[in-house]
Amino acid sequence: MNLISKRIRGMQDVLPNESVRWEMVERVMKEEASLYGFKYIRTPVLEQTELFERSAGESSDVVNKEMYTFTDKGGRSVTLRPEGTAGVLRAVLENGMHNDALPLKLMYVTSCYRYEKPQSGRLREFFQFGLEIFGGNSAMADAEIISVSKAIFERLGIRNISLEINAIGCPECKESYNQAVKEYFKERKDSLCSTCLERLERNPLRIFDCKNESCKALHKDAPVTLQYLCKDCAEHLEKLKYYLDAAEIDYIINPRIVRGLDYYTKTVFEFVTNVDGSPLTVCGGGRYDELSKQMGGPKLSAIGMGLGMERLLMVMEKQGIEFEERKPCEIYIAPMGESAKLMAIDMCRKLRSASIYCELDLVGRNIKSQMKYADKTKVKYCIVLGSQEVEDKKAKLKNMATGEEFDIELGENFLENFMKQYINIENRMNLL
RNA sequence: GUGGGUAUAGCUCAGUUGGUUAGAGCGCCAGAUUGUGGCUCUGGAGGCCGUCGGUUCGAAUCCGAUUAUCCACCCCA
Repeated sequence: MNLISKRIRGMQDVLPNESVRWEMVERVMKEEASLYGFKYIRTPVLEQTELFERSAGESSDVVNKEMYTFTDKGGRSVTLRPEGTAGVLRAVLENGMHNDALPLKLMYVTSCYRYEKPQSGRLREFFQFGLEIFGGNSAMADAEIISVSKAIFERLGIRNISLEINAIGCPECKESYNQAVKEYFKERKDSLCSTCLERLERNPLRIFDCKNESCKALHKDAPVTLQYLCKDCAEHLEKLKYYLDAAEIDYIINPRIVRGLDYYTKTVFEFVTNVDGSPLTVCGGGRYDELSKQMGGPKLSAIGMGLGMERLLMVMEKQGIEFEERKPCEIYIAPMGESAKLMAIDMCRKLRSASIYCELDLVGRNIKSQMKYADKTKVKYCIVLGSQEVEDKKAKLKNMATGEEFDIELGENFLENFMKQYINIENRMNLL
């Protein structure tokens, strides 16, 4: 087909076949987070560009080259959100929610946009699920965020997932650590690859992500954040470990976790699984106690997590996790002739008022084709309505799986009679 | 941003050293029983062979460019 317009690069259609999975995963996430008191928040896709420049950090790749930024008709620079946190925090501050009862627990599922070259598990429009706790500066909040995340993965049936945590310190210890790392690699810069040489100036911590052998060899003896933590930050980490133990959550300390966004402080964590033999981060998060002030707000401690829905669904699929099928149509009514159509409309209306999922023929096909359609769409029961049925006010309810037929009344009390009968029939079918 | 693969029907793919009207299976619509699905048989719809240009008497096929897509790197979710 030569359509005048096609899907935009990096954008994806989620078709009904697959949307069942999305609905299921989102439902589980929202239900589970609700058990911890998280409330759903929605914020706009578009924000002023400054919001992300300030929050994500000007050195980050996200801000540097991946943002969908353009000038609107009023001449303002606006950006499609590249991640969820900044907009949520902006909304919290702008609406004065930090003056409500704290801690404030929020959740969201939103589309995010990054102008990158698409590949497997990475699109230009992707959906992020996120949780944030504002106004909880104790490590209890860190432990809680990690607990919900873990509970969600468990409920979704994801296997082989491990928690890695690290502490990157407050701005002071972060800075001294950064210096130490820079020094360390500077002394050994002959062994660094070209990309790492660039990182050395821009963001030395990123060198730890390099997979180049000669760079990797240097990682082992490099300074570790934990040695540079101030008393407060070190204590925070100890507390977190202590609370995680209480929550019976296993973890490993991975001093090499560096998250992509600049705003993190103290705790950072990732949930890592395995796909086709290589590790894959499905969820990441951390504390960002300074971000509120950076954005011109009050001091407001915060911790959050975020995960990419597409990536999560991909992992679930690779792990062979089974999803429930979409609920089938309970009853399909196949009318023949004008009076039968009128009756079918009325019957469907009544059944739906009783929350029964039913459909009727909309294209005027003959009975045979209608039955074919019912079969293909996996309908549970069929009712054929012809002039005889309309006249007698009686019809047959046919079970499509077994072929068994049941007499039903169509008169004045159709719905009441039907409901009673239907429950019996369904019970009988379930016993088979 | 760098490197590699691919592009033919809704889907999965054939298509010979360039040769006339473009193929299969599945799917879709319909008929074979004028009131009953699954099986079978028959028919039909559906293609500017990704796009533009070049070579040639002639291009789905060869060459170039471009776009899209997939994969890896970078980065990240």
